[in-house]
Amino acid sequence: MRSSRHFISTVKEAPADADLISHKLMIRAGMIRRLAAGIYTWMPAGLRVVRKIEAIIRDEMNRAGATELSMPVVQPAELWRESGRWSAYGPELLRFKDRHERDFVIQPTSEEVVTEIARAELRSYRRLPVHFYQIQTKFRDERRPRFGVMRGREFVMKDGYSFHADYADLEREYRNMYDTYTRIFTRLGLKFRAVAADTGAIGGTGSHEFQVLADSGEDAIAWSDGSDYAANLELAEALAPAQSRKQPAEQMRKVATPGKTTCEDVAALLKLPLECTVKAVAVMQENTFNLLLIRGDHSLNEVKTAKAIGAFRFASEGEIRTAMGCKPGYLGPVGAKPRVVADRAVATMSDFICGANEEGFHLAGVNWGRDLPEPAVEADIRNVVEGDPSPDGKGRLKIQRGIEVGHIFQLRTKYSDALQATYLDDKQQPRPMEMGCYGIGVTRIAAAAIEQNHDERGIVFPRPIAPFEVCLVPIGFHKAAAVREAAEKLYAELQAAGIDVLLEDRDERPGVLFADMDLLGIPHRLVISERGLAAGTIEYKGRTQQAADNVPLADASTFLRDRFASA
RNA sequence: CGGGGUGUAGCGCAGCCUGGUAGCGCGCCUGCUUUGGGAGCAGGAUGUCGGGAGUUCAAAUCUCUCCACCCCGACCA
Repeated sequence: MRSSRHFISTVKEAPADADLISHKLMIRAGMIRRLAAGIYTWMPAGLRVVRKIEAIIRDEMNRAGATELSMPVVQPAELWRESGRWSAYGPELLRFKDRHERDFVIQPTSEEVVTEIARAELRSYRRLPVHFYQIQTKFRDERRPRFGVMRGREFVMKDGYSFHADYADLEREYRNMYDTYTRIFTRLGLKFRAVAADTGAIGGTGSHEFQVLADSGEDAIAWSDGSDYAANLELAEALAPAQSRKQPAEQMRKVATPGKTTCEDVAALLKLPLECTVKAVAVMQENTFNLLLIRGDHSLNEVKTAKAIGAFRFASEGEIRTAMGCKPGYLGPVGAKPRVVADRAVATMSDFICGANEEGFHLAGVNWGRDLPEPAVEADIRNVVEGDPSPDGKGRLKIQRGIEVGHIFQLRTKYSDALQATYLDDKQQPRPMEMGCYGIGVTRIAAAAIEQNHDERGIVFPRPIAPFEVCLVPIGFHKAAAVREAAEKLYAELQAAGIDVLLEDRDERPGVLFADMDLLGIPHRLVISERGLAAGTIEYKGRTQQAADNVPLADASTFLRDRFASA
């Protein structure tokens, strides 16, 4: 490709509304253009990246035995009513009517359609297993789209769905996909981690997420330094403290804490460690008020809490006043009428500090069993913190941020039951198909790769997904015939060698060309100049290298091949 | 959905408080010079000031209203 024909459209200044580095760089590099909230055009440079990601995914999916098809973006509502998702999905599902007033949706995923195909096509156990996948546009009407294509409303996803005669075969395919995803993300050149995940709204049992590691990631993942345990923070279990509760050493006393509504403030005022304080979180279940107790230095894990006590929401200030007779900031379990749910860590505390249910006062030296009844419920409802013991008993937990780019689920028979997708077994008995589903956020990967790989000059793409593998930059292409001829010759040679090369033939100053190539993240650069030609050499520089190396002109393509092997 | 904010040239912004008919930087066009890390000089083009209504002799500026977008939170994956 020649840059003069490729429509390079870089800009120096990033739009003010982009606050994620990948979003800024994608706009500056001219990869994407925003059309509406969460909706982007993929410009030529960006589309090349997306296509390369798709090609790797497609190659590995085919190798793994999956087969590609393409299902409609627009889907009739009947199927969604049949599966129950028409009412279950909520406003994130984009719905509309056609000219006949019939309801349709834009697919956010395609379980319904693929299951409809399966129930029609897969009548016999002899045809199982089957794994269909597609790489295609999805739409989810996010309440708050942000971070460019990282969390856009329209995006491209690879979604695969497998159908099996029994659970053992689903488990086999699930492991197959775990390994396939590991190969895909490795080939994409990304640093990632597979973690156990919550199954969320899609349902099902087993589930793993593939997280690209980046400090700006929206997810937190916990992993053990002493085993292969890794889980989304939402799921990671906090073990009960090893030591049992100590004997009370203090008498309960009321202390004045005017204006101190947070555990941090109270601990600072009393000059005591934050770990001695207990915070009370007020939540409602239907119309029942609950008081959740978390140690002052811990934070509430909403997913684990919902699993422990059922669905809940945070109480309003009015509800808190009605139930506790006190404003938030001074709540505590002593003398409280509502149900008290204590985190495991809180249940083993003694001589702790909590709110006095009276504005401006806290209680210190509080002890279970003496000053208040034992908690009604004791459960794991906090987020793990770094240094907690690993739930598998081996090692301690570390916490890292990640960007979810892949997710695999065992759906079991959730959709095959709802849509009556059955097959006949060898005894002619109808049985529901076991299903798995497997997603990869294609467009999100482009952003995640940038989030993980960039520097002050721009993007640093891994070679497998860079818009071009190499750029060939002639100095004086439009002035010096010798440079032009040598550049054209080398360009043809590299193309013939199957190398994805961009010839920088724009009539711009060298500084502009270098800056654009760096911004676009092209990993390898060759420079042809009159002074090099005189010595029979060209310059090579890797994107992250500081200085260039001289290479004999004749060896250019073999030299590049060697470099490719390592990057 | 709750709270906060922004909308002025392709992009980034000033002007608004205190009303007087629109400006800066980047980019773009022309010419000359320059040519190994986003060039210099000179000249030039580009605006429904988000839409509508109102107040006023006069509105980018004040008022009302609608729209779009952004940030924080909640929600969701």
